[in-house]
Amino acid sequence: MFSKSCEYAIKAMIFVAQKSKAETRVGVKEIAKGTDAPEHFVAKIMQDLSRRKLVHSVKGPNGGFYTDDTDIKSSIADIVKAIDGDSIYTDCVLGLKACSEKNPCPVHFEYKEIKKNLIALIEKNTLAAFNDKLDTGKFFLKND
Amino acid sequence: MFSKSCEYAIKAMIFVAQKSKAETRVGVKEIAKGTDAPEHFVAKIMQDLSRRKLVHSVKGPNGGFYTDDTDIKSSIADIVKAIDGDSIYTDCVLGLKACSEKNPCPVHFEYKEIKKNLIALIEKNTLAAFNDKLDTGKFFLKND
DNA sequence: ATAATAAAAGATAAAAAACTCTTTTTATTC
DNA sequence: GAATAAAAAGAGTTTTTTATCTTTTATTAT
Repeated sequence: MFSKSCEYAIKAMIFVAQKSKAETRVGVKEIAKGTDAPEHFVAKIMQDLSRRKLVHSVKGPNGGFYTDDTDIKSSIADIVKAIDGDSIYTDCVLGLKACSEKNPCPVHFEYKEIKKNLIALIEKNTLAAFNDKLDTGKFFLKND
Repeated sequence: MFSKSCEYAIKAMIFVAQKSKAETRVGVKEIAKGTDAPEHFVAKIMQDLSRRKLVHSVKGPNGGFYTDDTDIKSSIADIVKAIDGDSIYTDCVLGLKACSEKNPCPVHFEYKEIKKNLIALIEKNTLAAFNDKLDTGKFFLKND
């Protein structure tokens, strides 16, 4: 579904958003630990997300990543688009470049419905929404 | 969604099933052309599908691949499982190994519904079903 | 039998994705 | 303003996926 980088990105963003409620900045090391992801790899991904303005960062002592009020309005879809591009929106399940309404692959119309739901799911789930959700303590970001 | 190999496999199987209606055997070269896929790579994949008994093959002159009455009963799901394994059934969207009903990731329950539809889609679509569908001439397997 | 044909198998190569390590830059705090 | 901390940047490395090429084996037709 998503690339590994994208999975890490989503988890990292949720994690940072969660921590940012307390006005704290989160370092790469903490993000990596909190989301069970390889540290240096996550660092790269955070750089990317930062460059694309999905998250804020400050260097130096007490520095780290944080989300502001605008940042937490971004959805999983925004993160996915930033990391994996919009292939989830555009690509045919069978990988056919020419697949379209007029030139459909055999599963085109049936997959269309599923895709619609999938897109709805990633678009409606914002980081802000997750903050509320995670506060219940009923959801997890770690592997164990 | 699916690996490239799996996409090629699905297209190839549909293609072969289609040709097999006329009792003809299809060579790798023809499959590759008919599905816009790299010849030698498709050859490997067909070997795999053949070893896993999803398709029949005969060597030598007039040889090639074909599907019998049992073969065309297999669904996309069977092909996917043969090539990509059952990760589509088991994996968490965020890649969390421990994600489950009791230990859900933040999107677990919402994704569950989509996954259900996705699985239904690939399980109900058998090669036989595609044969009928493709006969209408309204669906395509090529890139152009 | 022999030649021809086509899949099976094996080995290699190229490209992409995932991951790691090192150096540089920037900000902070003392 | 020196020391320190942490992200940014750059340069690898490893692994996996995708793809190609060559040789072998099995089958058919002549």
